[in-house]
Amino acid sequence: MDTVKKWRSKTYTGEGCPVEASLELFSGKGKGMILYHLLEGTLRFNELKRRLGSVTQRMLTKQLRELEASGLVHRQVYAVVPPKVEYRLTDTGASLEPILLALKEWGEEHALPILRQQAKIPAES
Amino acid sequence: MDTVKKWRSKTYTGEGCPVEASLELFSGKGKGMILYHLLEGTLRFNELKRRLGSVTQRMLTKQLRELEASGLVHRQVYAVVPPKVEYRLTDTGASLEPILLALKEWGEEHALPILRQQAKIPAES
DNA sequence: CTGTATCCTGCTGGATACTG
DNA sequence: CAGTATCCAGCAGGATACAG
Repeated sequence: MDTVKKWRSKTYTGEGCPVEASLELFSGKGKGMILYHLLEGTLRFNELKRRLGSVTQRMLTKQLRELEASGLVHRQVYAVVPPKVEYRLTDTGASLEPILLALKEWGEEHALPILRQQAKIPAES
Repeated sequence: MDTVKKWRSKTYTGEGCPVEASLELFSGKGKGMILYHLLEGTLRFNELKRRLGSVTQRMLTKQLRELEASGLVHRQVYAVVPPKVEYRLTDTGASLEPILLALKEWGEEHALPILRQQAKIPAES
């Protein structure tokens, strides 16, 4: 693959667009953050919840279920009391690492300043 | 790869998360595709519309305005008849190239197959 | 600890018609 | 050609309460 100077003119219009397809899989409140934090390794439900902070329980469950259905995250349930459930990236999920790291760096350098300028997020606590 | 084994424990929770911030800027119907197609160079409104195909005029205008407000896209208006408006990436927008290309490749390899399996998109036109 | 079940609201985005 | 203006439906996602 030589840098994709000329991508296949295979008409990436509409629903078949791979860029949109990728974005669709991360779209949903907190999915990006979830995947990013799971890069660190296996995490239990509440560990994840604590790291995300602002996400509600309902949403976290929902996003995790979607990520599981997409095959990006694996859910491991232990039959113990109190309940213990661990989440980790699948191989497919782990293949997102370079993208997630790139998004983080670009976010720090560009996205956060832009959003702050647009007053969409507080000026940093 | 020791890149980010331990990221700054600077609590990327909630709204200050750079990954989420980046994703927020692309979220919105077709934004990913728009940016991707503009990598090719300057495009007029209708050229862009033709490439995207499935996006309505209203949405395209809306997304372009948002991208412009974020400083990722530049809008050049020519005072002629019939009207002529060109769109191109700003430097900040162009800095997304590696991410967009990565999203495209990951999308072809993983996202599209996943979405097809979930029957969210037709089995290829 | 790890979830479901409801209820409810706002925003996203589609369809359509009109304009400089 | 390149928009703007309306109207409207659907669903994402918050708040809250309950459960194994």
